[in-house]
Amino acid sequence: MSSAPDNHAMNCLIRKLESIAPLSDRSRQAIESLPVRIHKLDARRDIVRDGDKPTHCCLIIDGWACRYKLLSQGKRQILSFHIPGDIPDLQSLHTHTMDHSLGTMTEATVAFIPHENLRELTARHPGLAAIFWRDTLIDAGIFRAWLVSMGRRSAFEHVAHLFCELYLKLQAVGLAGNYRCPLPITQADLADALGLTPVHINRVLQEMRGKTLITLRSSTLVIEAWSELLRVSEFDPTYLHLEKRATG
Amino acid sequence: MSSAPDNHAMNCLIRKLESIAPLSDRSRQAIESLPVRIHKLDARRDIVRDGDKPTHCCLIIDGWACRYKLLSQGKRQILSFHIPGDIPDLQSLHTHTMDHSLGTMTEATVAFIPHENLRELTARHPGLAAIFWRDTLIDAGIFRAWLVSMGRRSAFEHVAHLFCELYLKLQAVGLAGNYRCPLPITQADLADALGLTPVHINRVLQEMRGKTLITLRSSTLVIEAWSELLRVSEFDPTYLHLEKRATG
DNA sequence: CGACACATTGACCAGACTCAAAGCTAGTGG
DNA sequence: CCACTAGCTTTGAGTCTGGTCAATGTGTCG
Repeated sequence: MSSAPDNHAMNCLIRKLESIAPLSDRSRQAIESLPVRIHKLDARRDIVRDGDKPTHCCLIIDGWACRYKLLSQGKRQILSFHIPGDIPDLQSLHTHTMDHSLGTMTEATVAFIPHENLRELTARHPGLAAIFWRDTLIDAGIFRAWLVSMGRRSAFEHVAHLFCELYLKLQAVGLAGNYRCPLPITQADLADALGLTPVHINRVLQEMRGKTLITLRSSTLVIEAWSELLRVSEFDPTYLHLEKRATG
Repeated sequence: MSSAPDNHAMNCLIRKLESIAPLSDRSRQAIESLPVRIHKLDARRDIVRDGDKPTHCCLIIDGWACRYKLLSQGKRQILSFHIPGDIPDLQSLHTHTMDHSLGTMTEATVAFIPHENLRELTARHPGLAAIFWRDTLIDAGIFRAWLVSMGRRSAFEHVAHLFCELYLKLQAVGLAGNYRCPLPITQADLADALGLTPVHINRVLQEMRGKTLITLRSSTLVIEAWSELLRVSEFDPTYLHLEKRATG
């Protein structure tokens, strides 16, 4: 826990924002001067809970997080995955009660930024406000893409689509390349994200391996046939609205 | 088609915005002075298409619209339903390419508002900018709720959850009450929204009628057992972030 | 070496899909 | 005012994708 301004934390955010929009020097400086409180968290810990009324937003600096919702009978739906640079609860700035939870998937370092400072930042820098708004809009676009996968794609296509998305999002912030990216989550997590069971995920993964589409071992995903993966999942990267398109 | 300022159009928007946030007189006046071009559209017409780069936003004044995405093999996923007061493509203000289509479900009256005027409005009125941002955030919350339903609810529960949501959204803008609301869509539309087939939707609806949960005839939904409907779908209205909670 | 979490397998089951055929019902035109 | 139509709803029978339950492998870490 620290309260000194932290360059790494804000560089992380700046890199992410630059992946979705150009950033002026003035905006960059304004971000760098945001006060943050850095926390290190274990894997599988809640950051904010369903029903909370948070007073800070949470910037992921290292590790993975996810939004999720719990239902009766222990059912869990993961709503999104988050990687360094993301602010997964940015929406709490304008919707005061959390309608889902946010938790870590791995050990993670997160920075808490008070709402008041973000409000002041967006008031003083309308350009930044627009970029943050844009970020939440892209988020919404990802939810829509997940809806399409859930509703109208087979389990196989759905998994393929998710892998394309994760690879591109990681690549956009410099955390993946060469068709190789970290995937530090269990098959049960994958199942909860895709609305399937762990058993079925396991079978789909084996089918993907059998077709030499991917390799997945020790939390690393290697995409062996990128264009085939795009094709089977009908993947179109438009919805990620990335600034630098390096879609392979 | 007209270009005179239209009171009904903007009252519609004002009522919607008031359903999610308090509105100052100054904001109200600013909205009333937005220029609009009113169009009347037939049912099942596209308003904006996947891939378009729109220069206007579209305010629904009368009738229903939906966002949807088409896949190969004629598969369609409906992503959201929109009712009078909604601006379903507000996101186009900050993401320039449409990643899905927007079309009417019924005959509809829509107002087109140029992006430039909306940009100017949000620049001059940060309070309104915040409300529009909030609106898109609530939209995202609805996508998340749909994800939960798709991933972890049975067809029966999913239908029940959607009916609760639609009823409350309509009620919030004065278009429903007394457990009765318009539902001017076919079972095939419902199927495309819920990721099911029309045949299965039909069977689920019959089961709901059998349990006296609902009546659905001539495009009118009557909820016969509100609390039971809430219970079976584990419905929690928090995610709608409505200003006046009249959740029965 | 044990323990624990995670991955894999097999056998069986069920919710939702497919295909195809009838029924309705609200408009339309004669 | 009735017959016709087109689009929607309903029904039945058979299928299949993905679920369930339970056991067995396979790391990895202390």
